[in-house]
Amino acid sequence: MPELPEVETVRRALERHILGRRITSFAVGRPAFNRPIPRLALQRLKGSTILAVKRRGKYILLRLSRGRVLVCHLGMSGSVSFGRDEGHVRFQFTAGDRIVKFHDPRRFGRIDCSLPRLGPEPLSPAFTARELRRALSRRKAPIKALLLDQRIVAGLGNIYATEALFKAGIQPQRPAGRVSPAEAARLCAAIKRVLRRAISVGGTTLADQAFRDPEGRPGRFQLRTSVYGRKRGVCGHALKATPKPIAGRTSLYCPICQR
DNA sequence: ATAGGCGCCTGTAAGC
DNA sequence: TGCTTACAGGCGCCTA
Repeated sequence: MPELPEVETVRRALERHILGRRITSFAVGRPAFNRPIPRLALQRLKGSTILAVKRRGKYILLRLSRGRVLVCHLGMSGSVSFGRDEGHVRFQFTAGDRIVKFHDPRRFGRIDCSLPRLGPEPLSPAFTARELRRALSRRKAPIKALLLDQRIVAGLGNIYATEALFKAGIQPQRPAGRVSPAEAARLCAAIKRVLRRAISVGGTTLADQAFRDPEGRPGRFQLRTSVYGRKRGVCGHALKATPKPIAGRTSLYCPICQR
């Protein structure tokens, strides 16, 4: 499930390899399960030059010449490769001597020309403890549900929300409105720290999703999680799962370190 | 406005 | 060993 660090890893590789190149061909593969392929819009990208490779939350944005934009979400299982064959191809294009393939085996990915409404970028200065606290105030949903809500903060999924809550010492099921200002400050800092560390090691590659960067390398953050994917936390305590999943996700936490 | 639940997919792993 | 079943989750949509 590519989350912000994995998407950022992909973005950086794309930036290194295709920035400034011209898209000379564009081909569409299998469709998403629930929406038609915007064939015409995609065909119009042909001939455009890639002016910038950006990221917003879990979305990759290609800014192209002639005012065109390509927005792409990797979904649960999407990946990008430079011409390697990795099964189902959603679309591919040629940029200079690079063939860029967007793989999407489970078809949860999205291709579009615009972004949905998203909360602040967690690594930007705009994402502060104060802002976070404001977004959580008076909300009754579990804190983790709000961290997973892309309108509150953009880019967290189950792995990094779980990790950040552990670092901040907050139980995932705590009603968001009952997070104190001090805790919000810890949480904000923990989110930034966890994301930066994960980016620095190329994201997380789990057995069942096999995330690879466009050059085929796995991430290494799975070796450094405190909670996610473990039976015992780094703290040494046995981890517990919340009785009910939160926002549809299994939620592990340390009952001793998180309150 | 908010919160919770469901469905969409399919690769992997656990279970019989 | 080979089959079946459960599970994983991001997001959009639905309902109360």
